Amino acid sequence: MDAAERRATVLKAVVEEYVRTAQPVASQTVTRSRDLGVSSATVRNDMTQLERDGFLAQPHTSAGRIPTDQGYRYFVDNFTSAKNLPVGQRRAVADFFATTHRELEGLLHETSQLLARLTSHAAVVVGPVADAVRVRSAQLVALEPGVVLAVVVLGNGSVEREVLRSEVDGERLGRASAAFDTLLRGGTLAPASPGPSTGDGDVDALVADATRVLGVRAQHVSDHLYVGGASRLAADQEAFATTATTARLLEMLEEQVVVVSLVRDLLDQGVTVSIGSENDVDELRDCSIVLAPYQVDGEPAGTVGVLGPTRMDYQQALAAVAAVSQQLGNLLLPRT
Amino acid sequence: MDAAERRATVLKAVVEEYVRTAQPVASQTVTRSRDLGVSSATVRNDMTQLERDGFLAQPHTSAGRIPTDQGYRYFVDNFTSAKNLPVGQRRAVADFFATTHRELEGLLHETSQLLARLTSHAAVVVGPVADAVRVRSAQLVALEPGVVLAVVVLGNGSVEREVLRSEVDGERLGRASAAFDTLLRGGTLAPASPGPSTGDGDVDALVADATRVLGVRAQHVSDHLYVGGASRLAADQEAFATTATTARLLEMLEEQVVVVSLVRDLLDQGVTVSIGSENDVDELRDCSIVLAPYQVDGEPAGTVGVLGPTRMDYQQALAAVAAVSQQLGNLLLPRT
DNA sequence: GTTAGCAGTCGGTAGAGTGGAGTGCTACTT
DNA sequence: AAGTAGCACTCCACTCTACCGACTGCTAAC
Repeated sequence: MDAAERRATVLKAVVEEYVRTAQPVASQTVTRSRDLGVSSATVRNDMTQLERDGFLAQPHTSAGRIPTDQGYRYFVDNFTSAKNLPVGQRRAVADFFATTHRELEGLLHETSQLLARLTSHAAVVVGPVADAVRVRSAQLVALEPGVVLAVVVLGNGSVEREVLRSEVDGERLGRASAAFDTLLRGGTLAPASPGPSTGDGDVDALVADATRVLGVRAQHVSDHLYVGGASRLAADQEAFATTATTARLLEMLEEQVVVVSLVRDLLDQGVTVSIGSENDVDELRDCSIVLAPYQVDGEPAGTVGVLGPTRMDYQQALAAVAAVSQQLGNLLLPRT
Repeated sequence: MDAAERRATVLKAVVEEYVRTAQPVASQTVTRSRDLGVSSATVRNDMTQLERDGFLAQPHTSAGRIPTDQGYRYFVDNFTSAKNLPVGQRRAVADFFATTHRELEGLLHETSQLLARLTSHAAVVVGPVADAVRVRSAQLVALEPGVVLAVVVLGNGSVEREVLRSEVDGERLGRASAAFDTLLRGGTLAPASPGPSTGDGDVDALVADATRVLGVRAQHVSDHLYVGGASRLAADQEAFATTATTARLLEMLEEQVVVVSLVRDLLDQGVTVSIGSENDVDELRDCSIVLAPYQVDGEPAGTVGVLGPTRMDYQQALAAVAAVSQQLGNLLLPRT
């Protein structure tokens, strides 16, 4: 083992040890727990070098070292493999997806909680992009006089519906329903052009109304953020500077919009780890995010992720999001 | 003003002052801020009496007084009137309900956030009891071959729907739909008895299937807890002993079941204030809850509430939940 | 019943002292 | 040149002490 290689091993040891104990890691701690075949003095020399290179930092002169964000980055890039989850957890994931029978919203919510349980951190799930999902069927149904229900079934099995008012009924409603179906089927919820006129003003108005309302709704649903295990943020709090930090994080999760757009940006990048200051968002300066998109029908549809302190077990988080995203994608496959 | 009356005034002053400053209240503070016409020594005497009676407590010998739970109770029972919100907030509430156009789930969620903003505490909203709401229309609609959508419109305007598999279609589906409608219309989502046989096994099976699935779903939706402003719990944290307390609270809110059943129990009691140790739930020992049920069609349907530290502005919280619950009830009125 | 005055209590803070963990450097070894 | 032993040095964390100030509780006077 040459010097550079050993330094990398020391870095690895420091990260692992610090993640485990949350204490600055001393040179002796490394020599005791790992068998490097060198003395603590040598490790100290390596550490000063690693500090010069920006991978480690010292809280104060006479303390051990803790990893910098850059140190975590090196660790994640070089020492985390796509290992599997421990069997116990793998079983838990499989069981969850085998037994759950909720509608889409409920499923996503529970998935976020599953991920939070697995990792002991907060977890987020972003719903499938509804307007990128094919419309499989669109109908207008009379519920009672003057009230019409617009129903759209999407490729991922979810159903969007909206109640409308219209005096159109009977045979004319049938024609409206057909026009509505023609307009949307096979496309997205937000068609580019209005449908051709049917020659019946009321019918055209109804179809336009239904399309408009559902187009708006589509965004609401797909942009929804499901947060599981938010309480873990409070538990992780020791890692954060103040309680105000925790509060701001919770607030941001509740706001949804910041996180959703952040997660969306990384949708097509595969499994992503964003560490501390790598995050553009200020609130996330002390956090790391591990994201994995899930695919429906071969297309990236949404994302699952873990949000925790930078001092996080990345190996385990990566394995968990990978497993969950894959199974979630499978479950959302268009039911044929 | 006789002695007893003055003691009550002192208690009132201590509560108000402590709510404002979060500091133990000294006898001098009371004489300075209120015009009682007596000296601080007299107030001190009153305070020792109030302490003997269990309304006040001393963190330590040479500190001011803070209210006990019993002190808050007396305050709430005797000094909070059903005052209105300040105009600014009243406008905010009115605006919110005038402009919001979300589906039921979204509305309830945003309502919880509104209430959190108004009070600066965490807020909860429990959805209307779906199975106590009349079914206004029930249908089975063919979406495509082999796939049937069961749709139920409820009195509060919300729509429950579920996708089912069935090979029944065409004219037979029409009969199934009629039977389904007959079974549910005017009643609840969970009918006591199965419908009469139509003489067609497949049709009967489909109707039974739809009824069963929607009956289950009804509970899910209605028992859902919408939490707004959970981040305020972290901000309120100074009031709580440890960060672990905050974590446990957040966890409980996420669990939902505890809070929902707790809130359900108080559904028909009108506006309720539950203070600290009055709560049976251990996690809520340091919290107070202010709840107001909202009525749909004259019937109590669900509840809105505020969850904060016992050191809370009860007057303001009461006004806020009252205003929000009333407006929410109005908005959920069956649309005719 | 109320008040002024005063002694007494206790939390919070600042400063000094100490132990110990851990580093950085230097001189030595291989 | 790379590694190691040894040691001086640094700095945190903890404890102890002293002291100030806020507030009460009591007593005696009104």
